[in-house]
Amino acid sequence: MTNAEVSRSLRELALYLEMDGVPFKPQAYERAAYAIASLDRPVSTLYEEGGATAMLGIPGVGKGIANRIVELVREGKCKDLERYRSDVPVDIASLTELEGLGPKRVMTLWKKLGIRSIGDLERAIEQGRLRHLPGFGSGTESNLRESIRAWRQHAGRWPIGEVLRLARVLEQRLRGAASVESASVAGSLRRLSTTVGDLDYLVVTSKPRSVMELFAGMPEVERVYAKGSTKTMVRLEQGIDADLRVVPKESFGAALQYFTGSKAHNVALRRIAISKGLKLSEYGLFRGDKSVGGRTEEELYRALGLEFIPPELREDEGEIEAASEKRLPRLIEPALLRGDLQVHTKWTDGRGSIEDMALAARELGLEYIAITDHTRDLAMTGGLDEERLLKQMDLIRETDKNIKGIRLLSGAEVNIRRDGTLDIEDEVLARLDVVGAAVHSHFSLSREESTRRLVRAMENPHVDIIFHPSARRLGGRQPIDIDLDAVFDAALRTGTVMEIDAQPERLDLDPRHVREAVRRGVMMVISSDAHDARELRFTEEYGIGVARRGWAEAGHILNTLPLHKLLERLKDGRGARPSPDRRRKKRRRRQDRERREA
DNA sequence: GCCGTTTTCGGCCCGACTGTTTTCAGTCG
Repeated sequence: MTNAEVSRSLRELALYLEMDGVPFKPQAYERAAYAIASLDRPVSTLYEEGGATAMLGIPGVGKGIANRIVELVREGKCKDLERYRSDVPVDIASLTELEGLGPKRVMTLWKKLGIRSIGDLERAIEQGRLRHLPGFGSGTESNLRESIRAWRQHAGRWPIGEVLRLARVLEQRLRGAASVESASVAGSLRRLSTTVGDLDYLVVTSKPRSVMELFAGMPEVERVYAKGSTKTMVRLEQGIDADLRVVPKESFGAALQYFTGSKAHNVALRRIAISKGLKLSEYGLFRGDKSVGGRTEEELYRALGLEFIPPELREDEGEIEAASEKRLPRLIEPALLRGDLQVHTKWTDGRGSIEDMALAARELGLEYIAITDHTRDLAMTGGLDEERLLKQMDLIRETDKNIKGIRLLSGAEVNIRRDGTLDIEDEVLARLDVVGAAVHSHFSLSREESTRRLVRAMENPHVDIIFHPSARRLGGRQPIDIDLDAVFDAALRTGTVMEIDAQPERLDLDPRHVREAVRRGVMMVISSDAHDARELRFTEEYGIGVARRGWAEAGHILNTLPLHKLLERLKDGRGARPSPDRRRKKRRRRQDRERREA
C-alpha cells in the first residue's frame, strides 16, 4: 500500500469514528493520516526496515494506530475499517466532500433512505425525499443539490497559478473600499500554498453591512451562499469559493493569524497558549478576560514567546520549535534575485525576441539572464540543433554588446533522452555559458530508470542545472518517479544545480523537495521559464513562494549572486577550475590535516 | 488514540452560521 492509500484508509476510519460519535479518536486518526501523507519515504519501506516500532516515530502515531498501519501495509486492509464498511456500506469519503454534509448526516441518510453514494443522494434529492427527514428540510435539500453540482464541476483544489491574480484583485478592491480600514487575504493563498481550496478575506470596517454588500455584489460573484453581519460566503464565476469576514480592529492580528492557518500550525499555537495559562482564539490572546495580544500578528507571536513566523512556514513542520529557539531561517526575498537562468525566445517556442526579453528583464531590475531555448529533440518547438545554437550564441553576444545595463548569457534547455544522454554534442555545450537539461518525454519509466537517467545527465560535465526536475504539471501530469536521495547525492557529487521552475503550472521542485535540498546543501536557482516578457515576473510571483515554503535562504539560491560569482559556482566554463587562490587554500587545508593525522 | 518542561492519567482548539426546531445539532474553517 502506498502512503496515499494508507492515509486515505486512516482518514476513512476517522470519518466512521466521528459518525459513531466517538470522542477524540477521529482527530487522532486524522492527524496520523496527515502525517503519513506528508512522509518523504514509503511507509511500507519503514515497516520493512524497522517493523511496527518504526511506525511510532511518525508524529501522531502511537501503538493503536501503528497496528492499523501495519495491518494495512501487510494485508492491504484492516479489520476495523472492513467492519465499518460492512456495517455502514457507504462512500463516506466522497459524501463528506460535499459542502454541508458531514458524517452524522451521512449516517442518517443511510439509515433512513439507504443512500450510499453521491449518485444515490442526487436521486433522492430529485425525488424530494430528503426534506421529510428529521433535521433536514427543503433548504438543506436544495443546498445539497447545489453542493453536488459544484462538486462535479470542481472536485478538489486549485493550482495557485489559476487564482493568485484574481485573489490579489479582490484584495485590492477591498482595501480600496471607502469604509475599510484594513483588509488582507488569508488562508492557504497567503501561505503561498501550491494549491488553494478557497479564498479567505478579512477586513476591519466601521460599516460591515456595506462591505458585505460590496463583496456579495462584485461582478465576479456567481452565487451567495451566506451573508451575515460578520461573514459572507460566495462562489466566484471561476468556480472557486471566497469568504469574507469582518473582524474587530483589536482582533485583526489574531484573526489574520487564525485564518491564515494552517490548521496544524494553529492547533500547535493554541497548545502553547494553554501551557502558558492563556486562551487563543481568532479574537485574540487572553489571560482570563484580559487581552494580552491580538492587534497584530507580530504582537501575538511575541506574546507566545515566539519569533514572528512568516506565513509560508506555518505548517507545523518544525517552524514553531525553530521560532521558540530563535533560529528561524532568514527566508529569501524577491528583491535578492539578480538574474534569471531560464528564458525562452522566438527562436523556439517563446514569443519575444532576445532583445525583447533582455529589455523586459532589465526593466525588472535583473542584472543578467540566460537565453535557454529548446534543442533538437523538441522538434515541436523548433528545437535548435548545434548549428543554429551556435548561430544564436553569436546573436546573443552581439545583442549583449548593444544593450547596456544587463548581461546576456548564452544557454540552452537541452533535452535528456530516455537513456540519460543529451540531444546536443558536448563540444557545443562546452561553449555555452549555462546548460540546463530537462526531461520532456518518457514520463512513466520505473523509479530506477528515471533516477539513472537524471543522474547520468548530471554526470555530463557541461550540465549546470537540471530544469524542472520532476517534470510535473499541476492538475495534469504526475511527477516522474525518482529516488530523490540518489538525485541529490549526484547533485552534490557532480556540482549540479537544481532548478525551482516558477511556471505556475510547474512549481518544480516542490517546496517539500526544496526543504530537503536545503537540508542536504544542494544548490538551487529560481527561474521563470518565461516564454514571453510578462512571464519574467513568475520568479517573484510564484518561485520565491516555493523557495520560502522550502525554508530557503539567499545562500541556497545561486541567482542571488552577482554574475561573476554565479559563473564560478557553475560547472564548466569560467567556473570549472577553482581559482589559484582557492587551490592554495585547499592545499594548505590538506597539509594541515595530514600533519594532524601524523 | 495520542501525549507529557505542571501530567503515564486526564486532558484533547474554539466560535459562527444554517436550518431546523424553539434551544440545538451539524458542519465548517
